[in-house]
Parts: sequence; C-alpha cells; structure tokens
Amino acid sequence: MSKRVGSVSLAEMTATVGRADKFEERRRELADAALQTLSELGYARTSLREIAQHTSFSHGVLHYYFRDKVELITYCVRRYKSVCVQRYDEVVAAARTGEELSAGFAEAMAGTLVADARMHRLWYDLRSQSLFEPAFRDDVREIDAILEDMITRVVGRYAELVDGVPALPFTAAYACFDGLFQQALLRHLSGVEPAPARLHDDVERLLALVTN
Amino acid sequence: MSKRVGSVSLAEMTATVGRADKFEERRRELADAALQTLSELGYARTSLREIAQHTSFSHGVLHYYFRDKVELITYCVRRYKSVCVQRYDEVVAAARTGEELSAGFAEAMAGTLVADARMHRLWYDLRSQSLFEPAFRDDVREIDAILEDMITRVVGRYAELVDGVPALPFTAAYACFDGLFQQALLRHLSGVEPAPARLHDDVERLLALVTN
DNA sequence: GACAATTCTTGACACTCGTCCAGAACTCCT
DNA sequence: AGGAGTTCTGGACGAGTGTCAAGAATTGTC
Repeated sequence: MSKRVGSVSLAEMTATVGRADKFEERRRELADAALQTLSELGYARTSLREIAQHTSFSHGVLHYYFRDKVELITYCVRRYKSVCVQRYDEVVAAARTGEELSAGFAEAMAGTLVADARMHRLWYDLRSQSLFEPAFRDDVREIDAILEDMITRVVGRYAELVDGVPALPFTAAYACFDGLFQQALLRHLSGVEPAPARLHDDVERLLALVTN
Repeated sequence: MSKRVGSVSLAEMTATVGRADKFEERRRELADAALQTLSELGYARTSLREIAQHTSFSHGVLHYYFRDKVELITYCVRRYKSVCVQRYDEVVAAARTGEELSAGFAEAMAGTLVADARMHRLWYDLRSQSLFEPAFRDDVREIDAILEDMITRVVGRYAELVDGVPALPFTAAYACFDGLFQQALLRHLSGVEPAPARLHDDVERLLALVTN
C-alpha cells in the first residue's frame, strides 16, 4: 500500500495518460458531489458523511482523495469557478449594438439567478466564510477576479458600442452588479416573485449609468 | 421551579419595573457576548459553550434565557440592527451642501469599514446563512430594509442638495452601495491596505452617479 | 491465474455539539 | 431567620463530527 505523494504516483508516470488521469477524474467526481451537497445545505451544515451519501462510495474515500476537509472544499471552490463564467462571453461576442448587449446581459443574469440559484448562494456562503477562514481567501479572491474580468468585458464592450466612457472603476462596477445580484438572490429565495424581472431592469439601468 | 412562560412571569407583573426588566437585561447581556463570539468565529464555528466562555456564566444558563440556539441567534441578529444605523443620519442632518454630504457619507462608510469590520463580516455571514436557513430570513430582510432606508435618506437628500433626480430605484442604489462595501470589507480583511480610501472614492463617485 | 498496486469499506477513535436536568446558590419578602 | 421563588451550575446524554487505519475488494500486469 504505497500512499500517493502529491497527486502523482510512480505507476502513473509510466502508465498511459488515461490511466494517470483516473485519480484526478475521481477527485472531480467527488468534488461535484460535494458541491451539490454544499449548495443544498450550506457550508455550516455539510459533513463529509453527507457528501459521501451523494455518491456511490463510502465516507472513507474522501480521505483517500483529499487530505482533509479544507482541501476538499478548497478544491470545490476552485472547481466552481470553471462553471460560473461561460454564458456571458457569448453574449458579449454576439451583440452588435449596445441595446442588444444590455438586453442580453440582463437576461443572462436574470436567467442564471433562477437556474443556478443554489450554486450562487453557495458562492456567497463561501465568500462569507473566507472573511473568517483565511484558508479560503486566495481562492475566493481568484474567483472574484474572474467575475470582475467578466464584468469588465461587458461594461467595456458596452461603452464601445454606445460610444461612452466608463464612469466607475471596473472593480467598483463589478461590486455594484454583484450587490444587485445578491439582493435579487435574497428576494428570489424568499419567494418574492418579481425578483428576476427586477434584476433585469436594474442591470440595464446600471449598465447605462456606469458608461456615459 | 416554575418555568417562565413567554418572557413574563407572574412575579414580574406585580413587581417593580426595574425588577421586571432584569430578565430582559440579562438576555441582552448574553446576546452581546454571543455577538462578540459570532463576530470573532463566524456562525459555523460558534458554539454555545464558546459563547458562555465570553461571559461570567456557565453554558447551562443560555437555555434558561433562550429556548434554543436559533432563538438566541435570532435575538442577536435583531439586536445587531439597533447598533448599525446611527452614524449616518447625523451626517445627513449636518450636511449643508452636496459636497459636504458626499464627503461625510463616504467618510462614515470608510470609517465603519475598519472600526466595525468584525461586526460587518458577521452581518454578511448571517445574511448568507439566511439563504439556507429560513428561520433567519425575516430578521435579515428587516435589517436589510433598515439599511435600505438609510441609503434612501442619503441618496434622496443628496439629490435635493444638488438639484438632481435619483437615477436608480432606491433598492438598487442600496444594493450597489452594499456591494461596494462588501468588496471593500473583503479587501480590508485580506490586508489590502488602501481599502478604506478606495471605498471612500467609489462611494463618492457612485453617489454622484445615481443622482443626475 | 498469480502477484502487486490500487481503490474502497468498515468500524473505531477522540472530540464537540445542543439539550436537558437535578440540585446548589442566590434573592427577596415577610 | 426562614421559606418560596429565582437564577445558575456542572455533569450527563445521545447524536454527529473529522480523522485514521486495518483489511477487503478491485484492477492491471506479467
């Protein structure tokens, strides 16, 4: 029983690539189960046994693939980022006019608000955890940076299309859109129904505002 | 041993007012200790025993004054709100010009960002918890409403002073300022030093933007 | 098919948690 | 001073936690 060192064993280095990736593949599988559990229960109420119950494995495996709980959750946070910034860039690329971009962007936000509500609440939960747990900070900041870049592209492109100039630093613009989204999520999960529509409106208004 | 029913016993009803309030007074005392603990450790890591250690009492007493943990924390959240909206109204009342109001408001925000950082991170933590725990939702929404009102007064008064008209619904304006503040808190607790100064700038810019 | 390396299961460990309760300590009134 | 009502203590309970390790099951290789 030779324990793995790092994430690569001697056997893997000489074996085929597909074989070598099996370890990483299972890590992803387990992390996805963890993400599902986390998004249902939140960080404070999620246990390793609960995560394992969302898989076909027993709770012991988690410690075979992850050193401890923090590494697992950190891995999850990193993985999360790859899911979250996809829809928007298509919108940016497709838009030919400012109005198109504005409408498409607002619709994308309102759409993900209801479609991925549980994932988003997990994000806000983990970001809050990072205020207390330094171990999460770097990953959280990295994701925040990715989201900020996304907003930067949207706002920048919109400014181009309408011949305006950004009226706020991009980081501040991101903070505003994020605040809008978070309030909308709060309302949506509380059952206040016009949440998506209101978000749609507010996003369009704010986008027009931050470029003049 | 006659257990208290609700929060008023027979003895209290006939006793003096000071005597009657002793129960409530101790509740506040315990809740303050709980708030301190929560703001240090965060919701996920705060236990009743830990809270009791911040007081001169033993852990059993918490169940004498609060039915269970949820009631204690709910009480804490309610109590928190009374602390958080005081500085700003003075600023609004004192300002004679738009510039004065803008500068005062921005300074107040930057000030509380560093002075009450731990309390603010608790607020964001609890608000995130409410995304998972319906028991917290009403209180969280109430506090959010109070904060929104505060922003409304600031933005409204500023619009008056500069003869502008609000360019965003007040609820959206609140969401934006809140987003700004949350990002600043994240940076501040991560040790990025210009956090307060940047918040100050961004707040002034945003305030000018949402009234035109 | 046998051997070795891996992946996975199972049960145990040492804690910590919220909750409860018997009774000690205290307070207040007559 | 004594007794009733109150506040508080400290220990116990059962459930749940992260972690670990011994060994069973599986897989890949010759």
